[in-house]
Amino acid sequence: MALLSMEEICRDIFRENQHRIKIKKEAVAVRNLVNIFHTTLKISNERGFQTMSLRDLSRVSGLSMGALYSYFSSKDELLEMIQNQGRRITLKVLARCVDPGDTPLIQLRGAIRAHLYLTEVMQPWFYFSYMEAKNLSREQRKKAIENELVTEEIFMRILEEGAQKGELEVDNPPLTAAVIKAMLQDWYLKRWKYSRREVSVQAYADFVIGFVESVVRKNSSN
Amino acid sequence: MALLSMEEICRDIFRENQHRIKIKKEAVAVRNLVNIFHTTLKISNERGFQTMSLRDLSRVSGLSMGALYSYFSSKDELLEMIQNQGRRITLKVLARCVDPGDTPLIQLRGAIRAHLYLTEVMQPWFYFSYMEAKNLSREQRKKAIENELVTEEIFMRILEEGAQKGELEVDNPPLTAAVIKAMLQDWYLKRWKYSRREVSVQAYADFVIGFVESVVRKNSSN
DNA sequence: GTCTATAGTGCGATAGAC
DNA sequence: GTCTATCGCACTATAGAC
Repeated sequence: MALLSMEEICRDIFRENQHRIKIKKEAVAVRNLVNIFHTTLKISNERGFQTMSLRDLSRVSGLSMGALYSYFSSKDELLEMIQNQGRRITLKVLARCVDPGDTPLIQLRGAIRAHLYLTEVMQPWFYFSYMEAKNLSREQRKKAIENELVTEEIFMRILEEGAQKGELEVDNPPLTAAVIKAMLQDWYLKRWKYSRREVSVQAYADFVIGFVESVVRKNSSN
Repeated sequence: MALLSMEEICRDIFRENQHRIKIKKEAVAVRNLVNIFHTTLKISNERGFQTMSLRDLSRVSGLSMGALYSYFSSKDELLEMIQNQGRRITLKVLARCVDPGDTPLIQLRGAIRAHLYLTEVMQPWFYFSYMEAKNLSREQRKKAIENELVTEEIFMRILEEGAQKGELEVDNPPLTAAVIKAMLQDWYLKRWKYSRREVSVQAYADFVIGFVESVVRKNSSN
């Protein structure tokens, strides 16, 4: 999880976008990118990306308009950079956390926990990606939709494998995967609700796992 | 469900907002309100409410800027009118569809179906309310949050009553209600996904009911 | 590499003719 | 009741000083 610090992510973003970022010193660029993304997520998640003017971003981040424009060439490009990075991290982390050698039940638990912990650590990023998806270009929006479906397929494949092996009882893997995804997304979309009720990510993970398992498990043994 | 036609809703809106709507002839006002709300939901659900300019709304609806401003006094007021109405309808329909005389299991099924059918018929409205909530004023946003919680409480009370009567087995009513709500919201938030997969609202309702019941029912009898 | 100043655009909102 | 014309403003984006 240390992998997921804002700074490491911003270093990735810097290296992948070096061609369009005017600043050449990595240390400077990364420091400012951390600031820019952090501030953008903060303002946008309160009032929306479109509502946030670059003057707002400039004022809150302490960077001038001119400085901001050395990191992106338009407000839309800033949106794209954030979205791209969020997508990549999801797929990378989720794929890594599912071990095909494990039993389907263990894989299912691992995937649920990985999804929740990832979105817990990166909550502002995921909330932003979800809420601002419709502001993307057609091409970018297509990628966002694909991403949603790929994540869901990870769950669907685990369920199907479990059903084939006779270890799980799933009568509708696609819909089961869909509602699991819905429960997982609720964690980062309604954070205010869960933190108000003092539900920890561990408690939520345990609950969702228990809930799902009482549907898909054939018996009560471990 | 015929109650929920766009026209009837707009007539309600007209009557409730007669003090601020300049147009006095009901027939004219209702016709234009239907147009305005329909067009606003259409554009906003594709590109966001902030992104939609009133010039866009004017062009697509065929009404001039001047005409639009006889129905609301600011863009924010338009947003509020839509949100208010969506909220009221939810509470009205949901409260009406739960009969306290029924057994908890029947109430649970009824509430799930009512929620899904309501959001099916009014999908653009619900999607809009969800996605644009953060553009609201502090006071309006508070109402939106309350609404979310009230809907959830309807489910929580059914579950608690079921547990008390020994008819259902629910070890965590608040979290169970929360994930039920998450599954129900997925239906209107990810419509594109379900319609692409040709899942009907009946099929989804049956699935969610089956899913939830296999967690909360004590045995397999009806 | 960062700043200030400003060009140019498109917005929300309104006044007044019809 | 609806329109066109227009005001004033805030925005994105850039040019050029430092």
